[in-house]
Amino acid sequence: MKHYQTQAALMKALAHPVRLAILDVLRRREACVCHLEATLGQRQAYISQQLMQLREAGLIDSRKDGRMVYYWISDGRVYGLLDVLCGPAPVGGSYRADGCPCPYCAASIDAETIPVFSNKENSHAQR
Amino acid sequence: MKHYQTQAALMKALAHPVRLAILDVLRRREACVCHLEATLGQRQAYISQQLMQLREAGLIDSRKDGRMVYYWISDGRVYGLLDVLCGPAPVGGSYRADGCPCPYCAASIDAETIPVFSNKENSHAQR
DNA sequence: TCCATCCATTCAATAAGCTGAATATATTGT
DNA sequence: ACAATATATTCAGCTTATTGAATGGATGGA
Repeated sequence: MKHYQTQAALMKALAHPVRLAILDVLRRREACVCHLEATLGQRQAYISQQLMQLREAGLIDSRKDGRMVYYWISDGRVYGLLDVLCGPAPVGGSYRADGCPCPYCAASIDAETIPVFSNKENSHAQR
Repeated sequence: MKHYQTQAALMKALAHPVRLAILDVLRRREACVCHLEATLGQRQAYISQQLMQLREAGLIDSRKDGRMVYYWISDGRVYGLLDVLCGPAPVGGSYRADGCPCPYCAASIDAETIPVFSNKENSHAQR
């Protein structure tokens, strides 16, 4: 019999509405905590708690830029799973969040045309 | 903000190694409890407990035939999720289990060439 | 340096999930 | 009717997850 332990751990990390909501945001582009806070309407500490769990599960990674910390999906399986769960991710659009001070939202930058901030390969080609 | 409650419930049902193992068996064809018991090497009562949870989550359905109860996957999303989690399901093969008294295993019937027992549409086209 | 902002961490109370054990139900054959 | 077989259910003890609250740490601007 195979091991389903690792797969179950992946499912467990996704088995939470707020964590799913976070990943559904992150599959469009990387985002800072304040952006998730504004988008999801949840307290900052709570968002951070869920981000920690996602990080411990190896689903996301982060980088620090000034005061902001940007998170993105680092496990390619998440994209496929979200496609089944939520349908395909919308492409394009401004994707702004009111009250979020991050450069993405301040400039209302389109998700596709970002030369400065897009440095991680989000091309769904990871494993 | 969308509801991720139903999707999270689906993930929660999958967030268990034995339940994943059960579904990985069922995605090949329907199976009785004794077949799962023999295949997974788990106690019967334990298998039944997990089957109950999968049924309550709406992922599987069952039919009774004599003393046996056959289970199959009734939520089409499960196939897509298992494809991402475990890779594509193997096709063909005898798929017998030692010690299982069900007709499938007694006759060592191939998963594809079953005229008598295959009555449910397992064509992944639901939902 | 001081303050405001953005994020992370710890703690505690409650809720939920896990699983072994025991037992119940239903069906078939003798 | 009785026994054997296949499956379902309930219960209890234990572990784990959830979430609000409070607080800590780091960064940048004045």
